[in-house]
Parts: sequence; C-alpha cells; structure tokens
Amino acid sequence: MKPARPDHVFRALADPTRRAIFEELTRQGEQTVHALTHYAGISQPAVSKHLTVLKRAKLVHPRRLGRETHYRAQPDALAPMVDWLNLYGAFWRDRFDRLEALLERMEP
Amino acid sequence: MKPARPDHVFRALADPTRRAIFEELTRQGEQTVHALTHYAGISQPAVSKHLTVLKRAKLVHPRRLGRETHYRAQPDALAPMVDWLNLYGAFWRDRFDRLEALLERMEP
DNA sequence: CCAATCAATAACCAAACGGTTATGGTTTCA
DNA sequence: TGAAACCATAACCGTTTGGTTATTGATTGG
Repeated sequence: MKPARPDHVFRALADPTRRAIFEELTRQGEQTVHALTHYAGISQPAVSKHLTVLKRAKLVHPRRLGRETHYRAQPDALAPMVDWLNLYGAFWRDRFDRLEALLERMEP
Repeated sequence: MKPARPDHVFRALADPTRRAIFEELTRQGEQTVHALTHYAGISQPAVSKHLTVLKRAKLVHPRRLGRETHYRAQPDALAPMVDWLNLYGAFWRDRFDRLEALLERMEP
C-alpha cells in the first residue's frame, strides 16, 4: 500500500487524543468505534472525526461488520515519519544507516 | 540535556513551515533569524514565533551574537519521537530492535 | 551620536481545530 | 416489523493557530 503524504501523518499524530487512539489500537488490536469512544472519554462523533484524520494518514483501516465498524492500526503507515527522521535526525540517522547497511550485507 | 515532552515535539513538527526550518538548519547548519526569514518566505515575526515553538520542543537552540541570534538544530531532541515510534511502530520496531541488538554485540 | 539593522513582542485577524448536540442511514433482534 | 444500536455527517461554537503590521529594545557602523 502506498503511504500517505508525510504532512498527513505528522498532522494526524500531533493531537494527543489521536495518538492515544492509535496506541490503543496497536496495543489491544482491532476495536469498534463504540469501544474507542468509551476508551477516549469523548463523544462518538468526536471519535469518528479523529478516525477520519487517522484514515487520511492511512494510520488506521476500517472494516465494516454489519452495523459496526472495526478499526485496526496500520503501523507501517508510519514509514513517512521514519523516513523523515532518517533524513533529518542526524544523530540517530548515522546509527541507523550503518545498521541498515550491515543488515543488507548479512541478509541478502 | 533532558528532552522536551513528546507532545511538544509532535506539535512542533506538525507544521510544514516549522519542519522546513528545522530541515534547513540541519542541512545548512547554524543560521540567523534574518537568513531563515529569507528562506521561509514569510515575515520575520512569523519566523520568530515558529522558532519559539521549536525552542519549546528543544529542537533548536539560539546563540546570541550581538544584535543577531543564530539558531542551530538539535537533532537529538527528536528522541521522544523516536522512542514513541519504538513503542508503537510495530513493523519498524522489529527491524530497529534487531539492528540495535546487532550493534551492541559488535561494538561493546 | 545617530541612523539603520536585527530580533522579539504586542495587537490583531481569518481560518482551522477539537469538541458538542442533532440528524439520518443501516443493521440487528425481540 | 419496529424499536434500538451503531456510526457517519451536518451544523454549530469557542479556542488555538499561523499569519499579518506596528512597536520596542538592543547593537552596530558610518
């Protein structure tokens, strides 16, 4: 799956409630909107809107089951953020690049 | 230096102009507010406000030289974001953890 | 010394944001 | 079959945000 634009990913994760929802989905696995609403402690429409933003960033994926929608986290959608850190997080980049090169030599 | 709160880092990097400023500082090194203003193509006060947000996240550090202030990027302030990705970016985490472990065995 | 330069702050504004309540469309099941 | 459950969308609202111009304080250089 083609990743979303970096801007959408950064934007989506800027809000603490949205991060919390994403975290909850990665920890506990797939959840209905109902469950997430209970977890987040805000209204159901508010949760739906957050999920829309996360969907735009491809960080979550919906699965319709009858009248309920189950959402799951899509961790590989974080790739644009990881790539950005790779480019501009100099200190950490060096480590990672060296390791990446290493890995490639070891597991062709 | 103790890192800033994750929320400040995520917030600061959510804005594309702020990311661009940070990128420019990591690429070209230390810059005056004047130079950054020219680069960003917005007003000087706007740049100053962006720099304030980046400062709060400890992503940039100012150095007063006479009447000009030179800012430099502080890439290790990205640590809170990297840590978060380590916790919740499952797919990528595996890669990184494997690599990290490797490095440790190789460079004690 | 004094005019100009640099950067931060203040005051202001439109747009975006994060929340709410109200509504509507499906789907379930008693 | 009809009421209730689930979720998305609409309409609305106060606050935050990203920008502007105006101002001020400090520093420099002719």
